[in-house]
Amino acid sequence: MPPPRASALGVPPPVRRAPGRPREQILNRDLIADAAFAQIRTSGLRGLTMRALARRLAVTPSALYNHVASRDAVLALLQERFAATLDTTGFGILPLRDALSKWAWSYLERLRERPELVPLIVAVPLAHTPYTTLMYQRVVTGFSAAGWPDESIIAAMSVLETYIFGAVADSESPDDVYRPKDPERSPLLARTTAAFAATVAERGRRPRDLLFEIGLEALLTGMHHRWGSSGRTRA
Amino acid sequence: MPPPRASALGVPPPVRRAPGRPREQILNRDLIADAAFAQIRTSGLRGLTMRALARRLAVTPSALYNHVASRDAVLALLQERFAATLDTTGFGILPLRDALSKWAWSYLERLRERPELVPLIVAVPLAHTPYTTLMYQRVVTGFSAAGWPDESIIAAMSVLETYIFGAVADSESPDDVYRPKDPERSPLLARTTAAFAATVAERGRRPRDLLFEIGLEALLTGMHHRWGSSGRTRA
DNA sequence: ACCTGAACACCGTTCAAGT
DNA sequence: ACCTGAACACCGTTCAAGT
Repeated sequence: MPPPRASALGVPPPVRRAPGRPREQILNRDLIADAAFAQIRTSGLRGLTMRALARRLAVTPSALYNHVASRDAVLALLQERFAATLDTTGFGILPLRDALSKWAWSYLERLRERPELVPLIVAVPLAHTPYTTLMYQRVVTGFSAAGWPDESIIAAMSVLETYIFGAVADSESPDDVYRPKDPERSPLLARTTAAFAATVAERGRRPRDLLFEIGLEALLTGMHHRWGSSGRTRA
Repeated sequence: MPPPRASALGVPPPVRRAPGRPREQILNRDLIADAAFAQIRTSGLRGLTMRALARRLAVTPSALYNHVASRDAVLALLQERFAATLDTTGFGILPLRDALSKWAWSYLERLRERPELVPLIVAVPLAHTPYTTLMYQRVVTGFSAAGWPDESIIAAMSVLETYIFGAVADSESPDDVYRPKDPERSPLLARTTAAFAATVAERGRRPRDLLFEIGLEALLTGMHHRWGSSGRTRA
């Protein structure tokens, strides 16, 4: 597959501009971040190239380097803005399990809107971005206030995050991946997929939402069982 | 970050060969697949370029196109070989929980070796590939023989798979993503990351392996709790 | 049929020149 | 200080030429 051709659709006509410092500044980090989100939305992480970003902003690629150090710095900028959209309002107010559920569902929903950010979130070291650190601090404080032992907390949070990443990956999957093409040759697979479909219909949920909930509750129950925290203590 | 420089380390010296059809055929799809696996192992998916692949095979890049249609076709070739490598030998022999653990660990390990296959595995309907249907049938039969109710089995298997996909995504993440850059400003985050690191050291495990085990056990415990299966019955 | 080598259209990043 | 434009070292893919 050849690389996608540059398309002028939706891109403003290139502004011919004389070299040298412009009278009014054209770029700033906010404009770059907005354009990067737009670019990643239409073309994916692979399509977020410095040249494409520059085209979208009607500047030359090298102009970007006056505001960001590298392409990786652009990715960090996006990650920072993503972390700020997660719902941590439950911690300190609701019981831990409810606060975690609120956080996890918002995390899933935000990532489902932008699944292309998963590789980004996973790849960029969070510790270097201030807002992201703050977000994790809130979650960890929630666990700690609910009485979970120190050595359990990072593991519990990390496992939840792992599960969320997997659920996002699954979001792009069709609903009936397991249904056999030939039911007669795989009767048990046919029967269990039908039974699950019946449960889904009965509850009136979207299959992947029901699955997410089942896994989330199983994880919280299982980890509570392991570490002996109540999971119902106020965070 | 500039792109990695081409390195001649481990690459055989280029064979000067006259143009035109060689007397003996040099390439075939098996050789290409083997070289692609080797390349991906040493340099990651990003490092699996057609040029690098060609260098490894001591041919020019364009020679590859006599045997594969595109770079994507190379990835599909790798995916074909994946399905047959998962360990389902525990089902019907070991207790369900052990059989599942064996399957899940092999799944994780195979995908960690080739994480670029995750999007393909998720997107491509499994029912169309012969090995994969057989593989899922074995897993489902294991649950059923252990007494799990029909409506629980697809959900349980799906949630496990979701968690595995997430764990694979995390495999590319650095180990210390949560450690704050400034411990004084995030004392609880500093304390809990240290406590987790201590647990890891004490058990002598790799951090992500310990995390995977914790989540896997939590999921199985939690789902067992929900559906009341023993999880210890022979599969 | 199956290889080489040149070519085309990309990519991230650097840097001198210009205002 | 902040832009342009040329340059460097990459990339996937195509295709005429050669045996």
